[in-house]
Formats: sequence, structure tokens, C-alpha cells
Amino acid sequence: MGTIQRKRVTMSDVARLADVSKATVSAVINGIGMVKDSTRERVLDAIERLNYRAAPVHTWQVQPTGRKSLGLIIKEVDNPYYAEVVLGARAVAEENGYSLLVASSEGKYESERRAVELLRAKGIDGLIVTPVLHAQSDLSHLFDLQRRNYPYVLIEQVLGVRASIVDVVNEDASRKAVEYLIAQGHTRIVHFAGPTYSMHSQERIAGVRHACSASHLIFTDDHIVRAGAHLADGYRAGLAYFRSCPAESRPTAVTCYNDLLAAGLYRALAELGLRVPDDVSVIGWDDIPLAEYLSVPLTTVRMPKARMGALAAQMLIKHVEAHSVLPPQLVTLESELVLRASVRRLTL
Amino acid sequence: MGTIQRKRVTMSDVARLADVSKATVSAVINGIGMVKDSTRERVLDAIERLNYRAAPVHTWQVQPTGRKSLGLIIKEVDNPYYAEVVLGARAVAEENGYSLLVASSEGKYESERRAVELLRAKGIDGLIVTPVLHAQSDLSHLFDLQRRNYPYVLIEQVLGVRASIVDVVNEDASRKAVEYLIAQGHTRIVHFAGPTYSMHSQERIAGVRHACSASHLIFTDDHIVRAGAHLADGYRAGLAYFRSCPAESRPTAVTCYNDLLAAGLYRALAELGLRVPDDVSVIGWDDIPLAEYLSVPLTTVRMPKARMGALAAQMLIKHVEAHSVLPPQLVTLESELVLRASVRRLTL
DNA sequence: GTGAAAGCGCTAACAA
DNA sequence: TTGTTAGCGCTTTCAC
Repeated sequence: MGTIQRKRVTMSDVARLADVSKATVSAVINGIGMVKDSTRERVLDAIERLNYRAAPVHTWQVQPTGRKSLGLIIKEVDNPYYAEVVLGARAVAEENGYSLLVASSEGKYESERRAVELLRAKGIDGLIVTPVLHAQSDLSHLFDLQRRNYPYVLIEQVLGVRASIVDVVNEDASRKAVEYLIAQGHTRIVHFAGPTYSMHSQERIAGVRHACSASHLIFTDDHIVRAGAHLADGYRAGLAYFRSCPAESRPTAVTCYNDLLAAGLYRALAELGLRVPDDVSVIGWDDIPLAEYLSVPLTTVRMPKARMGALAAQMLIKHVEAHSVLPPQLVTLESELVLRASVRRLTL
Repeated sequence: MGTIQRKRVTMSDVARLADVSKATVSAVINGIGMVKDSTRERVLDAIERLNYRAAPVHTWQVQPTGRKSLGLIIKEVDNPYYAEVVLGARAVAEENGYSLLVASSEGKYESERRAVELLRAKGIDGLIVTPVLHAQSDLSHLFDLQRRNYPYVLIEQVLGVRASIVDVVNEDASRKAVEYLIAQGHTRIVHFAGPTYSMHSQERIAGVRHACSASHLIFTDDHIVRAGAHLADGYRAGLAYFRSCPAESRPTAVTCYNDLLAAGLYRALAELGLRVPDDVSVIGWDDIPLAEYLSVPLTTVRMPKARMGALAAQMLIKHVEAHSVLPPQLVTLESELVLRASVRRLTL
């Protein structure tokens, strides 16, 4: 009663209390070998009495089957974009006998750092990271991995790290999207921007900016609306922006950091009595499954989400299973503009 | 060249090649203590040459800060329902200094089993599981946890396991939903059912069935359409069902296993020229964020998703940190019918 | 700065 | 069926 646990309860404690040897305790716990029922009872009872929990065993021998594992650190749990990336990575992992463990940084550097350290320390075989953009861009946790010769792959570029990377050319896609809008006769374009912790967000802004200036369109910081990454963000930003926007200077088209933003914007526009695409054209990014199921199917820049995850997993497994240190590998994928019904051709 | 690696490369090998002691190698890897630059170089070089990867250390001492961890096994990565559960669990975990690791079974028993074993074997401190319904209902992996006195919490009931559980009364909610439809004058109700591996799916079917029979409504197996859990499933099933359904016997209302199904159904109906709610009323389940952003905001049964995750995490942490074995705890939450625009009042 | 040696909690091999 | 013993790969004193 009220006994204070000073030290971790160990297998020896259990053995002592049950009056058996450690080996017997081990046998009971792992359900191997034959142990007399009465003995098992005693052991189990001792375990409960002491609240004993076996310490993880670092089985230095061949990994027991089904213990191979990969980690994946994403940035937003509730973003279908990452869901598809996870699914792609998971498929490849399973194919190769690996289990996939996912952690999310939710855009916070500290969380990412802790997740990286945790997964490595726990003996997960390798890591895929979608790194958050950080003010001071502290890469120490990644350098730490390098030092330890720990296999990892980055999804999304991060400057200053020599590692294997899978990424997409974002600027290119932005250009295509904006050029398409311009070709349809749009001249007043606004961009709803994503979170600052995302490199993709930055690249998409830059892409839109360049494409506009290349076409001699005016695109200032006023044409960038900081929105976010979720449905509610698109709704809020859309409502605020279009409410305070005089009808005559209203943008004819909006490009959104992602499809979720676009879907939220749809609703805001509907509430304001504005129709898509008649009054406002909308372009999204990612091509999440929802995009084609919206009331007005969404024109969007398709990211090869599952492919990115799959490729990263493939690369990672190669590194994990290599008998020697492999040189970093860089794969860059293309994105593609998917034309649907959310953009209207303007009469000139 | 071509040296075959017979055994795992160990720290001793590195020490030998670098001509230092194991302690020095350890110091270099962990970046602690002062090591002469030239020595560090030699060690790092040896690590690379041998492709050495430090084995996970089972630090029997106090866990280094930021190593506390919880595992959560979900059933579908790309289902916003689980995203919310994860978010709820994650928030509580972080608050208490735990990192959350997520694995998905994708509805497959084998995956669940492997994930459970992996997370336990790797020394994750505790587990939350949304168990898949399995034909033979093999619970051995859960009993294994019991035997090991390993802390875990179930989300969704599973028969025959004495464990801490967080769940929702599904049948009740089904009844409320159907009674609401009936009160609105609906008499021809069809249910789009979810995947067989989900207990919730079964319960929702049963709930609808009971509610109908309680109101002397005809509800046979013909009124159950096996759909699935995703947008595409709702679309496919919707298209198939309503296409082959003579107009005069067309259901006036559809209840869907989840909101995703409902959203997919929306699109199918639109393509068939049927309007929601004018021609067909729709009720969903879960109340995912999307529900209120649909073109016709969806009436749905709200599941306390984040709360379930949060509560499970809270319970789990209590078990993990308890100094003695705690008795299983059972929490049952209520769900709530959220009235939106997708159900029409029928004139009689 | 570095090395030798002790010890961690556990499993495995073998003897009883 | 059970106990004894010998490791496992790593970190950690503590001399040098």
C-alpha cells in the first residue's frame, strides 16, 4: 500500500516475487515453451501486482518477421493531400514487408524534430519527411540523421541538406494554371495563399507572380490573400475578401493554394450570391478526390500525390536495405493542369 | 570489394576500424563529450565505410525527454472521420508530452495485427486501436497485450475483450435519424451501407432497420445498398441504384453510412437530374467538416470524433502512467442529429 | 580526449 | 518443466 516505485520494475523483480527464474517469466510473457499452468498463474499474478511492463527488447538478431518499419512525417493530418501521399507510401511499404508509421508535425518545427528523434530512437528502419519551413530553418535534426547514417528521404526540397529528395516542380504548374486563365480572357487574378510553413505555398505564390508579370498583368501583394489550408480558411478568407471588394474591381478568377481552400471559397461565393464559374472562376491545387465531386467540378493542378509517396518509400527502402552507403538521389515529378468546369471563358 | 556482410555491423567494428574505443564512437554519434576533430573524422569515415547504423538503445533509465509516445491504429487513412479522431488524440498527447504515431489497417486484420505488434515491440508506451471486424474475430493480438500488461484503449466496442473502451451509441443515433425522416413524411427509405469490417457500419444498419420496423415501415435487405466508405463508392452505388430504380418506387430518402458516401451520392443524383433535397433527401453520418460546405449542406449524425480521440488518449495516458494496474474503463458518448438542408419535408 | 570495464534488461542454449 | 549461464550492443563511469 502506497509503495513508492523508485526504480523501473524489472523482470528479475517479477521472477523473485513469483519465485521462478527470469527465463520462465520470459517464456510466460512471450507464450513460448511449456510452462505449467500453476506457474504461469503465479507469474501473471506477479506481473499484475508489480505492474510490470516488459522493456522493449532490442533483438540484435534477425528482425522477427513483420517488424520492418518505415516512418513518415506529414504536416497536416486532416488534409486529403497528405492522405494520398500516405496511401502511396503505405502501399509500397506493405508490398515490401514494411509497416508504415505516420506522425504529423501540424506545421510546427518542434513537433517535427521530436517525431524524427522518436522514430529513430525507437529503431524504425527509415524515415520520410515532409519538412516544415522554419524561420531559422534549424536543420540539426536532419544533420543528426546524417551523422548516424540513418536512412531518410525528403518530400519537398529543403535547402542546405544533402539528402534523397522527391519533389514536384511547382512554379511550372503555377505558370500553366495562370496562363490558362489568361488564355480564357481573365485579367484580374487573385491568389489565396497557403500556410507559411509550406515551401509549396511559397513556390505557388512565386509561380503565379511570375506568370502574371510575364503576361504584363498586374499582380501585387494586394492580390495575395493569406488564407490557409482548410475548408474553413477558404470560406473565411473568401467571405472577407469578396465582401470588401467593390463589384467593378472584383477578380474574375481566384487561384487557391489547395482544393480545400477552393471548396471553402465555393461556399463563401454561394452565400454572397456569386456563381462559379459565371461570376468567378476558381482554380485549385492538388486534385484531391473531392475536387471532381464538387457541385461544380474543380479545375485544378494535379499533384502526383500517391506517386510521390510511393517513390519516396521505394527510395527509402533501397537506402535501408543497401549494404553500403548510397549517394543521395533526386527525383522531380511533373504536375498537370486538370480542366474541369470551374473556369469560365470570358468574352472579350 | 564485394565483401559479404555476414553479421550486423556493430559499434565494435567501427571502433576497431577507426582504431578507437567503443566509448569514443558512442560520443561521436551522440555528439556529446569532447572528441578531437581528427578522431571524429576517422570515426565518421569508418561509419560510412562500414555502413554502420546504431542499433536502437533500450534506455532502461529515465526516458530522455520527448520520447514518450502513444500509438493509434485507424482503419482508413483517407477518411476525414479518422483524421478528426487523430487530431483529438494528438492534441491530448502533445499536451502531456507524448508524441503520437499513427498506423492504418486499411480494414485488414493482418495489418492491424502487425501494427499492434510493431508498436509494442518498439517500446511505444501505449496503444489506441479502432479494431477491424474480422470473420473469425481473432483477438489474439489483443490478448497478447493483456498478458504483457501493455496499456491499450479501444475505440469501438469489440466483443470478448476486457479492455478500456471509448465508443458511441450508434443505434440510438440511427433511430433519431430515421425518426426524423419519418416525421418529415418519408416512407421509402434506403440505406447505403459501409464496409463490413466496421462495427459502426453494422450498428447503423441495425439501427435503421429497427427504427423502420418500429414505425411499421417496410425495410428489407433490398433497402440496404452495399456501398463503401468513400466518395467514389457513394457515386458508383448511387448511379447504379437510382439508374435501375423505377421512378415510382424511387426512395424519397437515403441514409448513408458516412458523409463521404453522401457527397458521392450528391454527384450521382446531379448527373441523373435528381435534385437534393427536392427529389431525394439525404442523411449522412459523422459530420465531417465537408458536410456543411457541400452545395446543399448535409443533414448528418454528428459523431464526437475529436472527443473520442481525446478521451481515448486521456484514458490511455492514465493507464500508462499508473503505478498499478487500473481496471478497464468504459465511456460511451452520444451522437447528435445535425439538421441542415438536405432533407425535405414531404407534403402528405 | 580516450580506453577499459562494468552493467543494463532481456533472450537463448543447455543442463537438470 | 524449470533454472543457470552466457551473451547481445550499447552507454556510462572512472582511471589514465
